[in-house]
Amino acid sequence: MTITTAEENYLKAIFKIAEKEDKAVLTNSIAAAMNTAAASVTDMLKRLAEKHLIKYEKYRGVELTEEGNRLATILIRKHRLWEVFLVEKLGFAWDEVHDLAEQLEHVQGEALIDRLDNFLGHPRFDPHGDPIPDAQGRWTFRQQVRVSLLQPGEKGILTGVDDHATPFLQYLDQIGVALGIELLLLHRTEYDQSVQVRISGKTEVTLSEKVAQNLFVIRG
Amino acid sequence: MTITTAEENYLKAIFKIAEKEDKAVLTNSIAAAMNTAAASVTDMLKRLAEKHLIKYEKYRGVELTEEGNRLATILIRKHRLWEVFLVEKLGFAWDEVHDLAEQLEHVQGEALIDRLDNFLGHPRFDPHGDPIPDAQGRWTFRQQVRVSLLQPGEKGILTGVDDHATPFLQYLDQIGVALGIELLLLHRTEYDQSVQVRISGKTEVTLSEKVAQNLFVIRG
DNA sequence: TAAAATATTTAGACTAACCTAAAAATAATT
DNA sequence: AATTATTTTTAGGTTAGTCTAAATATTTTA
Ligand SMILES: [Mn+2]
Ligand SMILES: [Mn+2]
Ligand SMILES: [Mn+2]
Ligand SMILES: [Mn+2]
Repeated sequence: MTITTAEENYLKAIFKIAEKEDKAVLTNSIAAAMNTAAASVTDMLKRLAEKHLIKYEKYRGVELTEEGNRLATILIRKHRLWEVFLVEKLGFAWDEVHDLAEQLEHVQGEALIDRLDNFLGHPRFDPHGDPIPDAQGRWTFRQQVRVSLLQPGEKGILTGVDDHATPFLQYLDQIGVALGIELLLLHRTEYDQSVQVRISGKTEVTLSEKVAQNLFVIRG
Repeated sequence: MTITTAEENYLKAIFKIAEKEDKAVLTNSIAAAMNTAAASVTDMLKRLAEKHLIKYEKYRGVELTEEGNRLATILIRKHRLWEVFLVEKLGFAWDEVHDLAEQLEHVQGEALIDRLDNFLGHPRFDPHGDPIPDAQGRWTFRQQVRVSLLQPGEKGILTGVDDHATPFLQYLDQIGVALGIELLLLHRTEYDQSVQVRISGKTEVTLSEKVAQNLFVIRG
């Protein structure tokens, strides 16, 4: 029972949607995430159910089975490990690696990913701060919070970004915001919920509410 | 004008067949190399001709165009660079890397392969001794000869293998034959053309004619 | 709770990449 | 040169993965 690239991508999409909202995953959410027609999704859901990778009830949405979950987790592990490789070893910027990792994640070979993991020193987070499940599929959790929820006077270390799109990441580069920096929230403007922050005790910048909502920090 | 994985594989097969025999490449040779029905090859040849990647004359065989040659060369470059990565960085054995490289060679992204090349230090040969074309598609040639052609008393440095199959490579490992070793031809048995060789001034082994034909050395 | 709006599935079609069997072209042999 | 053998192409079919348009089911709203 071999699994195709398209099937893998659907499993990953379902996993990620289920991660956010905890109801059953609906056809249209998948279609939106995959940029395909809803009819194509229905087709694929039938195939995945056939292979026992999802539990599918017509009109009611889907859920990953144990095996579907396992495969999706492996795929995410591969994607994120390749992203680490591209940034740490090949010197790509964090906004350049996603599309390459989308391809690399589908390369088959168990030994490959474990050796890569070893070569990289078993990283637990990818270049965007997302956790990398280990070889047994176990996740590392962190208690992070959006910058938009910090109170004036509170500090945090930047540990992740919610939006992975190139323009956002390049904007962050431009204003000196990168993973690992310390953010001190100086002031919030009531009118538009924008915030003034100090970066690593040095420069000060103003972040719109939208930006602040897309940055994760660990408090303190 | 996008190119598919299947198309890339056909271009590479055509390139490699043309490399050996210098007549036009015939449908059946491609079918044999690709393990497909001749009818499937004909289908693909039409598509490749449509895209101006080959010159195709019905019943007469095919030839790569300038562009087809360029793409095949890039594909071989990618395959061999990935093989170097797998062996040098991830610690795979030389008999384990081909199938992985078959997948990795199809990952799209110009920057990727040039960065990988740089990361690896611009290697000119892959783990099997095959030349890696540079970013401009230029090849490094070496004056190598099969061990089966050495005269008794002649020495050579092992620079390549003609057969890349796992059992052959593992056999070489077992008898202590690896790229870079010095081979001194001690004696040839007329009856079966097998040869007695000394490896790097130390051990002596007997190689069958078949094995000797699959080993390339640079004389001296 | 019936009508309207929305979400989902079905029906029917398309393309790439394969296949087998039959037809046609080319090459080899008498 | 005619027959036979081999090679190649054509004809017709399959599967995965996509699409649009139409039908149907579910949810929302009046
Ligand atoms: Mn990514
Ligand atoms: Mn990432
Ligand atoms: Mn290879
Ligand atoms: Mn090789």
